[in-house]
Amino acid sequence: MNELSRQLELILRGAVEVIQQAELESKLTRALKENRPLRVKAGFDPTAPDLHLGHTVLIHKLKHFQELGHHVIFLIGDFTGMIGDPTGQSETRVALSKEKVLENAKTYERQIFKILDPAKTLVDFNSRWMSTMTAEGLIHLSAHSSVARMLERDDFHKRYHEQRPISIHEFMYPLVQGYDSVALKSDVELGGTDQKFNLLMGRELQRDYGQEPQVVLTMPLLEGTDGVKKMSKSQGNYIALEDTPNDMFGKLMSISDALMFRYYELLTTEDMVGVKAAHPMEAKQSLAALIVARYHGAEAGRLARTAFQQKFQEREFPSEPDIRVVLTPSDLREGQTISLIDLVTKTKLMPSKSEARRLIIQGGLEIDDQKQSDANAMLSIVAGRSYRLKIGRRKFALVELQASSPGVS
RNA sequence: GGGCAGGUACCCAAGUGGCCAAAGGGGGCAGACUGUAAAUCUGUUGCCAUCGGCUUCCAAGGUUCGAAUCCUUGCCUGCCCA
Repeated sequence: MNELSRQLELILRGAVEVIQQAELESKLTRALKENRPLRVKAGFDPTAPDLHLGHTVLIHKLKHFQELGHHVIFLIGDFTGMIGDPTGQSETRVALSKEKVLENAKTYERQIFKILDPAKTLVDFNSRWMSTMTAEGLIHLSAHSSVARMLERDDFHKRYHEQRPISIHEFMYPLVQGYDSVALKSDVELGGTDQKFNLLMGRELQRDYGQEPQVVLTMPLLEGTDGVKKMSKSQGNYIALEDTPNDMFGKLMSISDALMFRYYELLTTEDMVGVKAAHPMEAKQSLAALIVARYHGAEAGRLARTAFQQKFQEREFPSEPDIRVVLTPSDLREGQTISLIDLVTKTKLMPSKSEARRLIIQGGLEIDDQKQSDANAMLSIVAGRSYRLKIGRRKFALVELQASSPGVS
């Protein structure tokens, strides 16, 4: 197998679509011949420095290019961030301060460099060229597209026909993203399948600005933990790279079996035949341990697995509860008792007293393995003893009374 | 600039003077079940509370014994006409 096909194979692994494959091949051929690496760009939003597993699909693809010796540009769309990607529901975003953007960039770096090689990654910002563009320049840029063309875009089309608002400035998003490709002279741009329109805009603009158009490579969108919608922070169905090992493990364990296979496919290089042959729960634990290990280290992966088994499989009290609460005598009525509702509320694991009450009535509270279902009950608290609260399915708290002697100890 | 239709709880959406803390669905939470789940079934889902009380239906005023519901003004959204 020659170098070209070796590169193609890795690049196309897992990809949904390449536009155009022939162009990719000729770009690669030329890159090899002239020893001039391709410039590969992927854009990210500056407002969400919490990368999650969904983003890693793309970052891993960048990694592939990097391994093949190409130049990887991690573009932070701090300028476009003011617009807010109109993909899906959107709100106009407030422009972030320069300091904030740089801070977010630092966070990005900390996260992506768990995958990418820092020495070979260029992190750039589109405000670098956009913030100096004049109004005239912007008008010129917008003249390169038309309203009809914009309305071809699926979500604009839908919003238009559903009589939902579309602001003019939202049209700038694809234009600016496309112009980024011009500014960066990019050879390839990666994006999720939902980015296709924006990615293609880059090709059109490059052509208009006299450049060879970039190749567009779309990657699948990773479904979130609900298994249906794409993983995103706003949907709350995400697993963040910086989730604690236990959270990460727990979230991975709560996905459906079908989704587990999907994650294996897109997030690991495990052999799928072996995965399918394994016991589903074992396979799921292995997946969770694998991913936790990747972002937190091997040791953390093992510990998270043990903690999970303790907490859920054996339904034991975990070695480290979600929260420890120290009560003071003033929390207690007559210095000795506290209502169950107040006790649960003290842990802050329930948002309101009403919810705490409901939980207790529904049998969701255990204290020291004893189910407590009387919402009005009082509990006598003895100093020097700790109480283990199991609140709902998966929350644990350890409560004790503050040692009363202020003098000693 | 003119005309019309809308803005209800986390989301969608019913309600058009008292029986409305507000139907229904989604989502969430809890229980049962299980291989952790998912699916399913059951319950629950403004806040505080023992009865009961308190604050909600874009915002501000007004009418009324009483308003999510009627009126006025404003703000926001969509459509049509200019």
